[in-house]
Amino acid sequence: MEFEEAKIKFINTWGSLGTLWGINKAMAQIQALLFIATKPLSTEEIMAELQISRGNTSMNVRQLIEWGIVTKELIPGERKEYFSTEKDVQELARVIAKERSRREIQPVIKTLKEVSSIKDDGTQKTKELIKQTKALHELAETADTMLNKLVSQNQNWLTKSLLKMFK
Amino acid sequence: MEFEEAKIKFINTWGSLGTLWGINKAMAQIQALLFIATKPLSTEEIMAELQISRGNTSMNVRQLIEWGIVTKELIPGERKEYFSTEKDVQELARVIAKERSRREIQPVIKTLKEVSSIKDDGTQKTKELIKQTKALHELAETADTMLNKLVSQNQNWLTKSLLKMFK
DNA sequence: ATAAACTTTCAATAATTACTGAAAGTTTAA
DNA sequence: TTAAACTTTCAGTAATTATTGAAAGTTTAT
Repeated sequence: MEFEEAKIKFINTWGSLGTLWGINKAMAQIQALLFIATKPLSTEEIMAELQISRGNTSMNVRQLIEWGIVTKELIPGERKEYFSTEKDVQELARVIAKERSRREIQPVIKTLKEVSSIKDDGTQKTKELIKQTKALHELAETADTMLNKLVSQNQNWLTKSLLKMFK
Repeated sequence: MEFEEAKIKFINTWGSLGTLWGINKAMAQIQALLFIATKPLSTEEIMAELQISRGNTSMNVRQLIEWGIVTKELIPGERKEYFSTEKDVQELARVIAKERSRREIQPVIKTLKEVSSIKDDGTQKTKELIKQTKALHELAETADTMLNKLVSQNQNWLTKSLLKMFK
């Protein structure tokens, strides 16, 4: 496998992975493209590389900027906007984990809390609903907290010592 | 909020959460329904509660069984099949994490490994591709290993002591 | 002020994914 | 062995989600 094939494979894999954690293919592919680019890319370049329309490119780049993983780069003397992505994987993981927690996990936790707090009317079915949603609520909170703490701790020693702990 | 409203809210929230981790709404809703049920449910009961067709119910229940989180319950004297889900959240989390790793994370890790192993032809762009995919590969492997180890350790003390550690 | 260079928006359309329902298949009881 | 009770399959259709492309909007240079 040489460069072009590897590049395409990487962009496609990353793209389809995107779909299953709730961001769309184009968005994930743009991020992948920028991630392996050696310099910031313009809208034109992104369009050409990924064979997607101007509108699609514009909307998805904007979303990536909202997520905080892509930034506009203003090149002196150039009219066009150029874009680049966070290149450090640890930082990337941190930002993604935080965004996903905020957008998806927190709302679910909120609902679980509400549902598990309904008045116990003494019936079997109400007891079960409360018990099970309470358990899920606790699990979700624990998982979310751990995920965030883990990725926040950028230090390599931590990851390594934890891994060792679990082996 | 009383029982019916809470129940509907829980099922819907769980259902829409499903979509964004790669299983469809009906599948997630069936699991949610079984999760708070006080007894195993038949296909008829699931259809009625969720207002979905027989075909849809059949296919999604089968998928849940494949995932290993729903089991057929044969009730003596009954012709119908009844279904119930894993009720322990820790065990549920363990099974889901394992399945997701197997279905989604492992294939990505494999691709990242392949891509990061291409021959270095000395060009800038090849060097960048190798460097970045290598970094992602390491991150993905670490994350996957940790996730699995974490959820495998069912013991509560571990979760608690880890949480304490990070606070 | 104008126009060229560029970006954003959004209605229309395409692509994907989920769902239905009826027919085919299977199991069980008599 | 038959038929009732039940489950599965899958072609057709519906619902959802992503993408296009052209018009509208914005910025900059002169």
